[in-house]
Amino acid sequence: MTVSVSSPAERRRNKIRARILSAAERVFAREGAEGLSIRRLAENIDYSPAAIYKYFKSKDELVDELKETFFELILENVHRIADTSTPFDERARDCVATYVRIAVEKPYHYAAAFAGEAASDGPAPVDGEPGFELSKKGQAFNVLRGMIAEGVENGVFRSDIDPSLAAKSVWASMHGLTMMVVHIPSFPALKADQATMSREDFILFHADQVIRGLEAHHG
Amino acid sequence: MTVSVSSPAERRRNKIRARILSAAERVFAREGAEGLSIRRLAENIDYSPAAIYKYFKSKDELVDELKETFFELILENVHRIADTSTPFDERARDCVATYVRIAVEKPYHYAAAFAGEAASDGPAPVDGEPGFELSKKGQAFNVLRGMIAEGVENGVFRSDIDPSLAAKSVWASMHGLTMMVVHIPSFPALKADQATMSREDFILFHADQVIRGLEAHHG
DNA sequence: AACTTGAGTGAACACTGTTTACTTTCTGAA
DNA sequence: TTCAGAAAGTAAACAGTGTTCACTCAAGTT
Repeated sequence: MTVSVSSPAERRRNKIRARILSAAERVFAREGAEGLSIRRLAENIDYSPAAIYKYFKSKDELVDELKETFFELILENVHRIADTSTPFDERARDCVATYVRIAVEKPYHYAAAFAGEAASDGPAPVDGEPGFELSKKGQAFNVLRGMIAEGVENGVFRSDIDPSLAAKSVWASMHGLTMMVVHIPSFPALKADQATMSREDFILFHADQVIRGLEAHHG
Repeated sequence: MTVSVSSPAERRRNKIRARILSAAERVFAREGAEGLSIRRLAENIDYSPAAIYKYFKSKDELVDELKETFFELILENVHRIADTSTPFDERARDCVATYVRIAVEKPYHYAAAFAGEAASDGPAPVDGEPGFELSKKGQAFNVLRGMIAEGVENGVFRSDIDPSLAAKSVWASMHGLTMMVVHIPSFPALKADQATMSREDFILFHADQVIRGLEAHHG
């Protein structure tokens, strides 16, 4: 009876799997899902196209793993900031900015992570459905909801706000900003007769705007 | 000398073009760009695949026309509401709801209209660049900016708001909501232990939230 | 030593968008 | 009315795509 939890064969297999994913990652980051072809990928790692299918059921499954890993990256970063002890406002804005910044660095990953949803995964797990809490996206959502709940408790946000509902609204706003920044290259260029606003400044303006919508009062 | 601005040949040509577009529209609405293949399309209208290329330079160009037509539809509807004399708040919320509702009815159109951007059109025209004012998307944006400017003048919105900047932020928020509603089928399902919120109600909540961010004060 | 399992492959299947060379059909002018 | 030229339409091919099948060969197990 073999006691080792991972046999040499298994370890070898995982290594090759990782090599495939890593090669796929490089291509995907530069050219997206369309640019990533099984044949090109196979050539890159000196395998036959059919060999890929010994490690992944389909191209979609392969790409899904890239997306998952990407959302892990976002989650790690956002979580780290959310757990900071800096002032609430600062933390909130930092989370938004980080979320968007990482997405901008890997536009194809971000777009694919949302676009492929309905097609590949079937109905995506949403808050309240089983599986959502555990998915990376679900965890990111929970961080967001937690922060909003904190704001409500602190009296910074309106007391009639349902954190779960508000989190969805805020996420939608963040998602929209991200998508625009991600695939409108010159976004947010302003009229020529006005001062040009940097992307970072625009993100902060947007974040401010979103948070303002939650606030109990301001002046 | 032929005076008719459109010769019989021309009219015939336009008719066939329209027939192609109409057949493409049907398929695209149900299955999106991936599901729409030149070969299937050609078969539908009893032509050879190559014939399509006598009417459209490429599949991308064909799809671009579907997207343009779609945005015309949105623009018409939003414009009609924006020009109403109903109270400002009501109008604003109606515009948002209409925008999202139409997008939800044609999810593939909406997603493609934004996703294909960077790839097909080159850098998309954004506010301030030549060509933007005239594009359907540009016109929709102008309607939005106009409404915000009106709100600022009326004192409903903060006076330090730049309508052009705010319009981008608001559009991003709307876009995000739309994208989520469009391709997360069960969005915005809530936790099982809470009352389920209808899509329409969520859209209104989100619109409220966005507009609240612009308001001078509230209580 | 025999048997099973898994890795890896070449060739094929069923598609895709697009182009080329070719025929047919229509049209506008001499 | 004839006739050149343009436009409409096509079959076949090119260069891709994801995926599967039948097969070989080596490693591990009994």
